[in-house]
Amino acid sequence: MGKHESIPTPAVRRLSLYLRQLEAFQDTNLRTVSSKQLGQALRITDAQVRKDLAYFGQFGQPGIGYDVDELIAKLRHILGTDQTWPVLLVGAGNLGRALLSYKGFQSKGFDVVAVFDEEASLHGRKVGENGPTIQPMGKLDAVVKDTQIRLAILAVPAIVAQSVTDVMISAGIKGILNFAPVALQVPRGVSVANVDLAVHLEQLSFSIGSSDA
Amino acid sequence: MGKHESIPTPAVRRLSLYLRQLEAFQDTNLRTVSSKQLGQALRITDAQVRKDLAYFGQFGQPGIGYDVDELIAKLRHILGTDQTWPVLLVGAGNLGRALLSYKGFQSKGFDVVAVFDEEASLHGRKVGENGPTIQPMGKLDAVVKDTQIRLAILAVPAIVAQSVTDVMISAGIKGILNFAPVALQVPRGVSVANVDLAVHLEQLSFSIGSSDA
DNA sequence: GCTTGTGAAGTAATTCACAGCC
DNA sequence: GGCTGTGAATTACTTCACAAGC
Repeated sequence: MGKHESIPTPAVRRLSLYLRQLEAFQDTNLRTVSSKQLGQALRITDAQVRKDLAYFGQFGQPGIGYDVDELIAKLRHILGTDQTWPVLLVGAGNLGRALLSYKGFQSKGFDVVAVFDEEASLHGRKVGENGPTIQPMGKLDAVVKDTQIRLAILAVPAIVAQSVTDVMISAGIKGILNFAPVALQVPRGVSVANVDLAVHLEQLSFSIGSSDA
Repeated sequence: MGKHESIPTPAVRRLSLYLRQLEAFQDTNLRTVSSKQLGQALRITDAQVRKDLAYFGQFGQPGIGYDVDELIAKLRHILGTDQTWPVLLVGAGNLGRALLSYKGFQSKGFDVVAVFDEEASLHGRKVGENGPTIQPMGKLDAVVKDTQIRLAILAVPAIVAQSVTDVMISAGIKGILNFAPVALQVPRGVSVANVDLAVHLEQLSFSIGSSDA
């Protein structure tokens, strides 16, 4: 377990950004990239880029830079997205359905294979053209245990977020992408990533507000 | 301008979390809260809570703690959400429409008053029951200048994200909540908050992957 | 020439610990 | 007893600067 203890959390977050930018460079047929180029595109210093990558290995060549294809492969391996992760979605409301139709997941190594919702009228419906069928919450535990899904997207109202979380965790979920504006309480060994839209807007409001009247 | 120079960015982010948690405490009719209580709910040390709040003033009373209602009011004022911000939405695809129907914005001080999309077949349509009408991109500049909107939500495909951003900025937008997985290039004075769903899932994938095989 | 990888230096953020107040 | 606010200490992160390699 935990062989990444000494790696700064911000460095791991930037790894995803590097990967995203490298994929963009790849689309323009760039073969090789320097830490300076990568940094300029992302508004990060070149030293930062090199240090971040160096936490995970020696990927570059002095005088040349980094091979784009190779670095993409390495980063995907580090992040664990060189394989496809089956993902669970709980909550098939507006947000949940929008997330399902979001193309980005598939290409990045995530595949929503099961959808659950409390609302009985939705059960049995397919989401999208050949998407998964919406199932009742009661089935969640069995499905997770059967299929070994470890990642979940939580798109339910705040009031039920914690109780749904408890069910998911007892079923074996280890990582939760949480869209509910609540601080989920989870045991050690379970990771949560929060996406709170209001929080982001508040940050912008603060930034703008502090630059003038 | 900029009287917040010395305040750590992470502290401002946590301000939003404190506000969210305080609103939850308010719903349970709690009158007063200590830094310890607030911290435990959010998995933050009590010292951190006190230090963060102290950047902005002296809101607590020794021996008692913080008055919930009062602290909520103060935080809203600091974040600039004691008034309602008119917000622009560009991109009325699945994600854009889901965001529009998201109830959270309204109650947190944000009001989507205008929606733009490139797709001609959408123009003139209303989003939701009595939501705003989708307008062509060509109208964006005039609307922003007329209405003084300064916040925008960007929910368009990655390929057009930068060009739309340029248009918005020249119209006067100062803050962008960006859902496109690209690093937007913006001039000084414009703030960007990125919500990249794949990035968050990658972080979870990394966390899970590093805890065992 | 240009570039990486990295120890050393510097900066930023967090936690400690306690005086002062309720 | 409990609690805040804050300087001091600590830890974490970033940038510098340069030896070594292309």
